[in-house]
Amino acid sequence: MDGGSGTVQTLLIHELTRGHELLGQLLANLDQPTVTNPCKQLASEILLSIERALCIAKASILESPRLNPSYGGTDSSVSPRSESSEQASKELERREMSKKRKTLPKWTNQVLAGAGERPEGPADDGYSWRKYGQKEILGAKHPRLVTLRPTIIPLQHVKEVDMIELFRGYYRCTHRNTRGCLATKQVQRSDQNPSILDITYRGDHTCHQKQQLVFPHGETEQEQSQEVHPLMDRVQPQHHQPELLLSFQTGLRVRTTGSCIKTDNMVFSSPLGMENCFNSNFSPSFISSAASESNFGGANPQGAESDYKEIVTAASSAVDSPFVDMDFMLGNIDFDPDFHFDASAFFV
DNA sequence: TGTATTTGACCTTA
DNA sequence: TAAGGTCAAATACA
Repeated sequence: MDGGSGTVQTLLIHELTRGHELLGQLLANLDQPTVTNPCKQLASEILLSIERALCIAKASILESPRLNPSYGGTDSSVSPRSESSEQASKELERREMSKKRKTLPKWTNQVLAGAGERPEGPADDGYSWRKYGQKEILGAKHPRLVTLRPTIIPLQHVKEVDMIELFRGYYRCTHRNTRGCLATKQVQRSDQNPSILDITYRGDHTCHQKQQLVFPHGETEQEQSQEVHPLMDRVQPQHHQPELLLSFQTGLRVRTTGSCIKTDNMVFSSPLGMENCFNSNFSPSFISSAASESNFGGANPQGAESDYKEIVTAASSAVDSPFVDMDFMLGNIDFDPDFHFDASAFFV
C-alpha cells in the first residue's frame, strides 16, 4: 500500500504545485488592471486545482486507517494473538471507529412516506444497504399504535406505518466489509410530521456502487448532471437538473464563511467524499427547501403517482467536519466579480 | 449454503 | 445513568 500512498502524495504535490504556479500567473495578471477575463479563468483553475489537492488529501486521510493493520474491518489474515491483547486491540479499534464515525459528514433527507413505503425509505437510492439494528424511539411525540414484536403479533397483521412510528432502523453499506465503505443511514418517522420519514445518511460511499469515478474534465454539465448523488436523483426528475444548475450559475452568489460555503438563500455544506468530489457539481445539501418547492411545485411529472418526493433539508453536522468545506466543484459556477478568494488560507 | 434480517447484549456518549 | 448506536449470534429466506 505504500506505493499507493506514494502516488497520492505525488498527485497532491503536483496539484498544489500547479495551484501555486497558477496563482503566480494570476498575480502577474492582476498587475494589468484592464485585463479581467484571464484573471477570472485563472482563479477558476486555481480553485479547481486546490480543490483537487484537497480531495486527494482527504482521500489520503481516509485511506490511512486502512493501511493500519489494526483497522477494524474483518481481516482474516490477522495473525493470532493472545486473548488479552486481542481484546485490547478490539477495544482500541472500536474507539477509533467511534471517533472516525463522529467526524463523518451527516445529512438528512425527508421523504414523504407513501402507502406501502418500506421502513428503510425509498426502495432504491442507488446503493445496497444492510440492516444492522433497530431501536425503539424513546420520547417520540406520536403515540404507539401497537406493541410490536413479530413473535407476538404476526407481521402481516401489522401495518408497516406502525412499525416506522416506533422504531429507528440502522443500515450500513453492504460493502462495508469488502470495500471498507463506512456509509450508514438511519430511517425513522419524523417527529414533526408522521407522514414524513427522516433518513439520515452518514459518511460517503467509497464503494462506488453507482457512480463512475471520474468525469472527463471537458464534459458538459448536463452530462455530469446525469450522474448525480444517489440522493439527488430522487429529488427531482432528471430533466429538471440543468435548470437547477442554471439557477446556481445565474441567480446565486457564492460566499464563504468559515468552513461553510453559502449562497444568499442556502448553505452549501457538502457531505460528498472522494468519489463524488470529482464528478459532482452539487450535493443533496445544495437543495434548500425553497429550491425544492420551486422545482417541485406542481410540475413534478410523477405527481401524485410518485410514491414519494424527497426534501433535502440540511447538512446537519457537516459543518463540524474538517473534510467538507470545499467538497464541490466550482468549475461550473460563474464567479461574482466581487467574489474574494483568500487562497493564502490553504498554504498556512 | 450463502446472504439478509432480527434482536438481545454491549459499548459509547452526553 | 439513560439513550443512542453497534455488534454478533440466532434465525429466516432464496
